[in-house]
Amino acid sequence: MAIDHLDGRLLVLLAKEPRIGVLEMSRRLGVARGTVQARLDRLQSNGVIRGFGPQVDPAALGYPVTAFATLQIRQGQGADVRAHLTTVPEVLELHTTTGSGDMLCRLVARSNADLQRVIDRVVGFDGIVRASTAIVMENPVPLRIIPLVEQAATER
Amino acid sequence: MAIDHLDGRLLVLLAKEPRIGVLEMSRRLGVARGTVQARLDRLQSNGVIRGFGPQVDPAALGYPVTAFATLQIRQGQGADVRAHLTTVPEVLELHTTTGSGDMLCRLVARSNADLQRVIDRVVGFDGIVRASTAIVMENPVPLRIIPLVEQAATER
DNA sequence: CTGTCGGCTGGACAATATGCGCAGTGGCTG
DNA sequence: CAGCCACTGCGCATATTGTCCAGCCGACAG
Repeated sequence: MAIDHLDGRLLVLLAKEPRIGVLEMSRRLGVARGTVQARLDRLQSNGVIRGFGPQVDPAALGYPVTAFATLQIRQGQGADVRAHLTTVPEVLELHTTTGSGDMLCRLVARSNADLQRVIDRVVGFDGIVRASTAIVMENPVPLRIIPLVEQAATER
Repeated sequence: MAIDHLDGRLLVLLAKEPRIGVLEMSRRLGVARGTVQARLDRLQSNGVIRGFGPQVDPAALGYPVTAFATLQIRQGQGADVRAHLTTVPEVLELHTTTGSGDMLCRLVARSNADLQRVIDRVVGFDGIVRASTAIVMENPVPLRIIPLVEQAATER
């Protein structure tokens, strides 16, 4: 849970060149291989590093349209709505937020026209009272974590 | 850009057990190692696989609070706002969306109180007219891609 | 029908990385 | 001052990688 400077450098290095092995990392960071291995193990069991899954680009898969939908949920239907949305592959992410029964979800679609189909499928469920959708035009800051890691590593 | 069934299985396997090597994958998938290597190379140069960066959990880093902020931007100030938000480490993601000068950004903070500081820093910039923030309470569907990959692989 | 082509197989090779263990060192703490 | 912990530097057996190759097969154009 506590991240020191070496952990920070390790994470940044790992983010920039994910394919390099433990040995190469130890060389770059100027520490022993065992240290890097131990740090990595610790970061993973800490949960700081959740995994190394491939980052797949939905656009390259044929889903270039991204949108965010705010859903208003009927009281007490939360669990059902969750289960429903889980079954929709185009729902990439779902959050419940403050506010009266609100949820926020990230959607992708094959085209703007296809987005209509996705939205229909999403809101075609009893517990959802209302939905408002915002289509993403640009993504000036793609999901990133490095600046935060650097801040967390420096702040101690 | 076209994903066939083997690609799909490869991506799913890779997502589930990211640490396994090419050789092990070829064994699991029942194909030759060269095939797996070729497919992987293709997926990467296609851009379908963007990378293998570590998935870092902000909560484990000491930032357990997530929020989404909708920002209303003054006409023509978009570029400046983007540049401003890029400098804030707690801004993990930024999108421009349909609507008059709207942006949506994902924030993290050390606590609800700390969120106030982050928001102040975010909106403490000239081009931002108004901001409305929704704090995330639960995350029933964490960012996922596998269902979409499976659909893309099946659909052909 | 026939030739060409791309993708897959199964195998080989040297080079490299991994998992694992161990002794020694230095700093911190009770 | 002793104990503890993290780090170093080393070695070893094993596994994996990168990179070749020849051969097979199905798709496709002529």
